[in-house]
Amino acid sequence: MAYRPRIRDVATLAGTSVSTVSNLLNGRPDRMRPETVQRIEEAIERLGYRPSWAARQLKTGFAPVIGLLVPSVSNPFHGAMARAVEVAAQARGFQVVLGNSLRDPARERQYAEDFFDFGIRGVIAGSSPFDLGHFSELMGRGLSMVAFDLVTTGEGGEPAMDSVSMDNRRAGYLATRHLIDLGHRRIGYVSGATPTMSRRDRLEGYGQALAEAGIPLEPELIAAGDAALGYDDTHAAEHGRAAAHNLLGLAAPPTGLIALNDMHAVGACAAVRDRGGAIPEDVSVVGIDDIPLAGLLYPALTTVHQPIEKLSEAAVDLLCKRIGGTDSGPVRHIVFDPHLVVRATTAAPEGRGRQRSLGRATTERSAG
Amino acid sequence: MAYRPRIRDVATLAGTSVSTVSNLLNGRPDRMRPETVQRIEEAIERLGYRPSWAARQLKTGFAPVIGLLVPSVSNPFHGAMARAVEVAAQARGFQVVLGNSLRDPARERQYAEDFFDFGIRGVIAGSSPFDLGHFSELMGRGLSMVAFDLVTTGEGGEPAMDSVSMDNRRAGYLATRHLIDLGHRRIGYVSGATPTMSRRDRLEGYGQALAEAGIPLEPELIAAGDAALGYDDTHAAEHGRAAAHNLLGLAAPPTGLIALNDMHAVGACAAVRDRGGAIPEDVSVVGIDDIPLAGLLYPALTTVHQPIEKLSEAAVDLLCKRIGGTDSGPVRHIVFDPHLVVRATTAAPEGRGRQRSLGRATTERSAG
DNA sequence: CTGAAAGCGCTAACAC
DNA sequence: GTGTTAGCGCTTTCAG
Repeated sequence: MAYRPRIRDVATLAGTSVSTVSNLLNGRPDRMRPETVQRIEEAIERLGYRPSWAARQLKTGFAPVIGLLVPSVSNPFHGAMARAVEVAAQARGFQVVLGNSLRDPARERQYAEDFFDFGIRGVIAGSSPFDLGHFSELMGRGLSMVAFDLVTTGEGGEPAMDSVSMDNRRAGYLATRHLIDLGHRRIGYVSGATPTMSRRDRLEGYGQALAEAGIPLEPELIAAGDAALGYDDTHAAEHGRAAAHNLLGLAAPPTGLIALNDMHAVGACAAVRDRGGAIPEDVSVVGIDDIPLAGLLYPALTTVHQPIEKLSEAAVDLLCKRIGGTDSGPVRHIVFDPHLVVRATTAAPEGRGRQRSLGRATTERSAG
Repeated sequence: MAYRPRIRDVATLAGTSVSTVSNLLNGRPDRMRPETVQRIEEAIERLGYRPSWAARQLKTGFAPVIGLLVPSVSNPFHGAMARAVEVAAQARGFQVVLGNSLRDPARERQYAEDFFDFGIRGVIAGSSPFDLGHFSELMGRGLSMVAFDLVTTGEGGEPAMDSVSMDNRRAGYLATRHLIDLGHRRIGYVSGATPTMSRRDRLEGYGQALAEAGIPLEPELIAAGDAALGYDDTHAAEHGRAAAHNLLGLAAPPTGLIALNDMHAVGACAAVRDRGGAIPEDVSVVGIDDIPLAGLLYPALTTVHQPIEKLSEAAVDLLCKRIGGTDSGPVRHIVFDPHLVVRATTAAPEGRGRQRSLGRATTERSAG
């Protein structure tokens, strides 16, 4: 039982040789008579023959597969990304295999190596930590990579890597600007603890919008999550919740919150409610990413849209060209424009009195 | 460039033969002198040698990889499941490769075949459509499978397959019972259009709870989503929203809604709000699954907890034993018990007057 | 147009 | 203890 027909069986049944079958399999039907093609196809059909990927790969040294590294598919944003990458890859005849890096460089490297051993020659690194040095060796050995959400500087031994990202600085700017336009002056930044470049850039955009409006940047309004939760994105919302609590517990709490991403925003909203506040009446919240769920939440989340399908498509396209050798030019950085999607979590701030009551509630709680 | 050292290079550098290196690689260091081990390890280290997976696989016919088929990782529940399966698999030395089936039997089959060609001998089919006949052939060829969320009957040519699932009937029962205990009498069922067994079972549990309470089952209170949206789970929440709208638009709308799963519940909640209703004041909603997000939503979702880590662990365990030949016994069906998690989307129903106003709003809208 | 044959890198007998 | 060797299933020159 469990007998797999091999190419030889097909050849025998079709009354021809292995190489002829192989030629047909590899898109060279012109090298044989139509009737031979016919016979071979029948034999394949009858036997239910399927070529062994391993054998083919061993021979050609190539697997039509790309690897995708994300922090964790359990984060809806990366789930959506994984799906988008799959669509783009399959359109080009590639499969995708996925690894959850948990933002751990050691895990990322391990995955990349496993992928490489598997015959995979291209991987997309999604939301990696800042430094990409752990990929240098593999890239030197012929692995093509494109970074998602991270523009490499090529400094300090870091490999220069193609990249595809949204303009994160602008995303942070748009989110913050929206709140400023609404009349907010005390705007908190709910940041994860993740050491990623997109985080830094989004934060910069926040700073820029503030500066433009003449609002001084107050470090106490920028809150990281609890590093003890880890950076693995399984707890993105928890991070957001913890960070928002820090902000909301301030003597002079912010009236508006920018979250590093939508999952953090979900957590931030939870924090506001933990303290008995209402959104957007007491506190406005804006996310970044526009995950599929954003519009279904209550209140529907105002956020900055990241064009995930376009980004994925571009990343896969770039990678396939590198793998195929079609593109051996200099490092490319593709940047997409984000846009704001106003929904229901933002509104003009209320009077200070209302705000203070929120801050007080906290005090009472910790005193009780 | 891009030169990969092979086992022969290691042997040469270590001044030994390939087979000795291979023996070490395959956990047989006892067959050689300690100093030989030492030299080989140094050589491997110096060369940065890593064995080719393809070659090994070709030789042994086996890949330490399991395949996982889910409708779509962009659904948070399946994202969480994918991660849980990965954890369980890696603990046993297996990698996992993932396929988004979109609940399409043709895609499922295609993936399973690709996996098989890849040397994968075990796959977990998550939330597959009802009939598993499309896997029969592959199973006949030696592919081990375990179904997640589906208990095979083995009838009508369907392959008898191991399975791991939550007691879905009980889940539906618990959800419904909760609403009944709260005083609800008109309870709608927000069902997807997905032709899965878990859907059928959950619905049965709903019917059972109703029957027990002496509440007649009214078919008009069971709403499927819009089949045009497809069953691919990318739109689970949209399905829920559409189905809930149908229910809420009834002349005598339900006061409580059971949703097929949490994503449907999210959509159902959105539908209630679309109509100006409040949760749980106007309508109570209970989900099933308890996705990580459930507790973070507003209001926090009352739902039935599905022990996803335990289920994944059990599925992987079963599969690995089958692959390893450790277990060749009869088909096994492992069933876990669900439990209700009461959060904030459920409450006692209000008077009929309040209810009717919701129904009326609809009428006004369609008239306007 | 078709076939024979040489490996791809590795494992596991089986000899020494 | 260690080395030799025959393939795993396929692709691809290179002869016929």
